[in-house]
Amino acid sequence: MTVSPLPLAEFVVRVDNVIFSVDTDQNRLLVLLVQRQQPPFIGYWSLPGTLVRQGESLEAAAYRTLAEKIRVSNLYLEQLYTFGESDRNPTYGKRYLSVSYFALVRFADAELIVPGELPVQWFALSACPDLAFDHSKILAYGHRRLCNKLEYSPVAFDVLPEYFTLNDLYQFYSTVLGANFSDYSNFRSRLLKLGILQDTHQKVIRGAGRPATLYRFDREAFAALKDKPLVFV
Amino acid sequence: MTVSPLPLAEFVVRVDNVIFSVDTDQNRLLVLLVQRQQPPFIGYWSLPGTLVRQGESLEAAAYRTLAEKIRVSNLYLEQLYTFGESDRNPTYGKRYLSVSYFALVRFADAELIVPGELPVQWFALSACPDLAFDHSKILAYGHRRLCNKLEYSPVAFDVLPEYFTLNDLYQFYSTVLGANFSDYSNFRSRLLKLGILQDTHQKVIRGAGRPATLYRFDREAFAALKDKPLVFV
DNA sequence: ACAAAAGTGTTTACTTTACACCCATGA
DNA sequence: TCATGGGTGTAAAGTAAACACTTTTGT
Repeated sequence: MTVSPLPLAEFVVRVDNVIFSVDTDQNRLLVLLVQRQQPPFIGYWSLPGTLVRQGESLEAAAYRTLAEKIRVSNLYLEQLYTFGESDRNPTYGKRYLSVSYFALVRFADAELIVPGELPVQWFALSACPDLAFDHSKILAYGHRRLCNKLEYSPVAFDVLPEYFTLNDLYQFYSTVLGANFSDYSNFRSRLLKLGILQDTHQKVIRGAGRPATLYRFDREAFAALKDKPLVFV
Repeated sequence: MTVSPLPLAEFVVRVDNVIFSVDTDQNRLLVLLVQRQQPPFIGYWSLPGTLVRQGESLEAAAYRTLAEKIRVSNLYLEQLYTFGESDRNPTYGKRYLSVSYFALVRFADAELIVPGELPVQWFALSACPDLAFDHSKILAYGHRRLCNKLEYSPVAFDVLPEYFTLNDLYQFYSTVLGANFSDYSNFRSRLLKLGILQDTHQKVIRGAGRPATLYRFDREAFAALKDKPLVFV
């Protein structure tokens, strides 16, 4: 850690969250956006973000931003990427660094906190406007990560209800990855063969048709397979 | 970007590089370390890093650190992860944020710049000491990334000479992933079937044995397959 | 002629894909 | 009894792993 002879940059660090959710009823992948009330980019939609406070870890700042916008019981959160602009911000006279986080929340119990002044809203990813700053780039990056994660990691179970049918799981995957990502019956057999789903022997009836079996994610069985690469798609 | 009522943290941002190289002659995966001359952790080895200067992008800082330690003609560089301590550093009175970068350089032409005071050295990953700060954690993270990258992305070609034999490529993979990562003949057929290697029809003789064909990476052919997932192992 | 390294081919087991078909329920 | 969604099975194609074998060079 040599002391540099040239002046160091002083930074204010932002955390910006790409918060996804899946509305399986309407088959839509959603992203949470807030509308800016101040310049620059006034009126534009942007990712929910915040400035990191004294004594606050990056992850804590990410959780705080999330908690300011929605109440959720279950979620998956991980760091995405750090974007650094090289020129100083005129307002603060300092440089901004944006550490982005990627979150996936359960739609059914994601209750939006809509304060008077700051519009917060789910957007279908397919109908998403141009965002402020470089947030469209961050969003695209987050979407790629989400698709990849689904293939080899059990994030879906962090966000599905505790008990779910194989069709619920399939709908979830279809909505994120697009239809034709896989044949339903092959998806079934693949997932069941992994041995990470517990059959509860309970059935659920939803309208017409044969009752579906309820499964739950078996965390112990999954932990035992931690080193083996899993393929969900 | 709401102005927060609570005091914001002021940051000094470091860039720390996990710089890997592969010595295919000795079958060793190497990482570049520097020995600390100041407290804390005086005498400990650490990842080469630097503080980000005014007007300097994160990536530029990563390249600068690299260029201060080694001269290379070819390399692969990407951002790894951002580690943020939540408590302020006593020396600077500010918080540190460490944005880590992951680099892979060609060993043959990585010429170490050894200044008088600051020892810089390649370490075999298998014989790597405990590092200063949380750098062992960062290194482990970088190693995992390297192994994953090799499986689905053509980083090896950024770091192999322009013309190489299939055995060179195999040695490279073996050294990083460990022997028994794959049978040589199966590796050959898999790589050739991808269609991203150009046969130059030139042969090279290295000691005894049948001359080997020289190949080169076919960037156009690879670009055409960009959307299809490739498997190198 | 033999060792060494490059390169080819083959056998076997497994996965993936596409699709046909049966099952259990409500209307 | 038929529509609807749940669930099983299977044939064909493709991939992976192990390994035997051939080819071309230096010594």
